[in-house]
Amino acid sequence: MKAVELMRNYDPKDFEERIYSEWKEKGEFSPSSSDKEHFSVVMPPPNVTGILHMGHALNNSLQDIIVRYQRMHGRPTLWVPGTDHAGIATQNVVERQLQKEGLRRQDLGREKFIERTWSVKEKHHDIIARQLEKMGCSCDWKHERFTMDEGLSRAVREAFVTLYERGLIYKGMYLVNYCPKCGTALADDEVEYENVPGKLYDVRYPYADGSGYITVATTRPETMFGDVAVAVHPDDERYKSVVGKELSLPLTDKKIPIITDRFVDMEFGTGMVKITPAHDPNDWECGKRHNLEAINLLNPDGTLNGNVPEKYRGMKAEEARALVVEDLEKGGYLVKITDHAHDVGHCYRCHTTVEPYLSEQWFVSMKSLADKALKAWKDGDIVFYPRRWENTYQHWMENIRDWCISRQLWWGHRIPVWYCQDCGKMIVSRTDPDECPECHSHSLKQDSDVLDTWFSSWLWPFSTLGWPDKTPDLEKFFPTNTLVSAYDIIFFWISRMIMASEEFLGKAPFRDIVITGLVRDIQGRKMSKSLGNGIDPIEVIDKYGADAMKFTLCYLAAQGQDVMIDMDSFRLGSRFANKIWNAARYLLMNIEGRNLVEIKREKLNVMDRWIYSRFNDSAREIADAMANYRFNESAQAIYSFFWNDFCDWYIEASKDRLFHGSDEEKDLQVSILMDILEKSMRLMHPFLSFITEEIYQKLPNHKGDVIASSYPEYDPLLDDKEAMTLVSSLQEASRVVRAARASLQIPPEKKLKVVVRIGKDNAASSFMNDELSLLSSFMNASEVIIDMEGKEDVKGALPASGIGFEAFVFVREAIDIESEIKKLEGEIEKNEKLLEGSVKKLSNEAFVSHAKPEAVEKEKSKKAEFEDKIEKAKAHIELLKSF
RNA sequence: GGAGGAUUAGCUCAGCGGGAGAGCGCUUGCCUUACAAGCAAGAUGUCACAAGUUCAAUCCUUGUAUCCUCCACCA
Repeated sequence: MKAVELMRNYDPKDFEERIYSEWKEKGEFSPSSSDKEHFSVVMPPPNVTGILHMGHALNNSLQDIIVRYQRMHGRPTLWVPGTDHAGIATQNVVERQLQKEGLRRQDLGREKFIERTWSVKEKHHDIIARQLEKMGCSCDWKHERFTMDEGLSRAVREAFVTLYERGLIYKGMYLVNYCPKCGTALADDEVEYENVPGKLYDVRYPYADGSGYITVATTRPETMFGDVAVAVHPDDERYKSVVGKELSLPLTDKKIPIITDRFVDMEFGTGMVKITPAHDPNDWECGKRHNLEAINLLNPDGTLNGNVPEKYRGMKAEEARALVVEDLEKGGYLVKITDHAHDVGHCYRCHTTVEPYLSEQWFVSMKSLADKALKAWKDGDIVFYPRRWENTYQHWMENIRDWCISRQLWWGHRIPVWYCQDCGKMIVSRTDPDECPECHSHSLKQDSDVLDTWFSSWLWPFSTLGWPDKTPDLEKFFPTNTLVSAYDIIFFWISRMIMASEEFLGKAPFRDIVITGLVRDIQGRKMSKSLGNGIDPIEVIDKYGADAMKFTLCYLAAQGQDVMIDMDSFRLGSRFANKIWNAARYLLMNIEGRNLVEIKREKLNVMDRWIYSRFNDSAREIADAMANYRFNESAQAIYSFFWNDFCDWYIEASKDRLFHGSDEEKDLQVSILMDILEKSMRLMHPFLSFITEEIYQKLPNHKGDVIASSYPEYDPLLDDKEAMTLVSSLQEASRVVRAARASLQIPPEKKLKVVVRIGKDNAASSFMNDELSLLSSFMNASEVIIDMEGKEDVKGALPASGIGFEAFVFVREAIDIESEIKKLEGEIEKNEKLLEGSVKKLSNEAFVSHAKPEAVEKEKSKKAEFEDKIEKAKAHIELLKSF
């Protein structure tokens, strides 16, 4: 064989891009036609708003590892990539763009606006796809989907209409969370609560008959125009007598009653609550119980409407509040203002304060869906990794609330509902109707709202495979096997996918749900755009390579723990990749003129058997870890096998036979090295995909591409306990001698005689006796004697003991003990004098109190240094005297 | 108010009933026929605190403390 030119240094830029396109061209990412059991994963679709962040990198790295691992097990494997249209988020991006041009979306009109959004989508999509490719994701691009694709849009309509037909979708006036900035309703879980300092205003409401007043507490005095009652707790003795009396609402001439309701907390404030059904969820519920009117005070843009006195109309809530408070004070109604921190809802997209807003919206009735999803979990159809997330899942499912799915946006799936302009008939249809079934009018108008983004994402595991059609893909790859996602979208997405799958296909969409941690910065903060603390995966790849990134993330991704990283963290993976590169380079350099021979078990020596056994062990560890999605354990197994066992011990041990053996021995040695290297590339490929492919291609014994090769399986026949024990004894002996040398700082060029006293009954004794030259090189010894009879003269040698043996290192040859001791004594003397001076200085009050603090500190550290040197020298002398 | 997580070496974190570990950093010595992005040796810890279970506890139970996350509520 000829040596392989791999002389250049490790630089992922030399091959990562090239290899990716080769894989892609060869169709390696498409499922094979093997008749083994299918394996499929759907990629959580990134939003087309932005570029991928570190969280995506983590997610997709883990998916890639799983997918490559399964593919190498011969299963027809499909990983479906795609993107999400991300309604609000994307619309916001485009609106911000327009804003810069001084335009509003209304200036463009719906059609033009959507056109423009599509082009933004295209642009971001291309960036995202490019990023996934750079990461090395082995997803099947032929199966790529977008949530607003034609096919997926059809799935959305099918889902909507089906649910409607099953009576699970309804429309009505409800109090919903409303973002005035985005101009749309939000689902409950799209609201983020934040504790903010605010004020609590105590306001007097006089009795209508002028017989005095009561006091209510409120954080939002400006909503008082929507008050329809004041409530007290029915058991509240203080107010029993006033229940039923009428109050006169300040600043208006409105009369409202005092009622009782159990939701009132007697302890809070005065125990009296004003009821404003249109602007508070509790009041809304209370209002329904008492049949009270809900008076909406807001326009869709968040300003006050015609239901408030004229002077406040058109004002924003905050402005109006200030003015109302002022007016209340003037009228003598304001009792006091106290500081009051409370949680205020904000839009999860634009962070504007969310208003409870009375409006007509579409809802999905969730109870029956949740029951099925809960049953799927109880039946064991889905399993969370780690298990603890099942509590969260269960809790959410058991406390499910109806899902507001309409959004007053333009970007998204139009609600498939039409209204006849002539007879008012509502038409819910899978296809666009062109005439009213009732009056045959052609004047139909589609509902102007779009659906919540998650209404398309919750269909993702099957809509991407062709549903509602019964496609071969759906047949083969549904249900999918594993879903990898972060915990922050368990409610938004994971739970709903399970509900949709159960509802529409009667099956869970996947069995294993792998919940990853969140990627945080080194201070533990969530990476975010606004903090500017994010790390761009592409920068990481440019600096360290995709392999380094994937391996590092995998190594750090312990069972759902958050991962804290900075740019430097990726050096871990980078150094490992470099190590692999150099090991391969070295081995390939030394195959010149050698032949690959058959590796017969009986020809293997103990070291060979050991490395095979260790390799086998690692394969088992990885299989165990992967079966439980313990990625960090797999990564560690690989790391320690390749670096610590293969490089540090086996390759080093092989040098003797490789450089000094017979031709036959050399051929065997090279063959074994190539065999282990080839197996290692396969073992490591899911975790370090590019470098293993690059090296694999250059191996004399490779077959095809490593991506399409088979994964090394654990083979109990290769287990070799004997070799493991023997080699660990040899390693132990080597370490003991190395440590002894190091403690005396004997330079490497001084080679010393070593006697290893080890009983005949110890199994390692004859093995070591057979491997004298190996031991010599590990111990850097001139001569190694294995003393089984205990007869060797070890006088004057430095003893170093290990488990089951003693080693004696003849250091006399390397050092002159007498003069060494003298030298050390001289050093002690010198340092003692220095120490004395130092101590004197430091005990001098004047010095300590007057000298610069730095000088005192410096003196103190000098003193410590002298003491340390003396101590060390003394110990050194003791050591020398001891032999 | 409910649920969950964290607390182990200077830093970031694995581990989890019988040996306290990794990477980085640090100290010392080495350019030893791949790798200084390396090799070899080394130091560093009442495994948060307290009680209990056990022959045995970093690991199990209970409680305490500190930090974090999620859910619900807050007039």
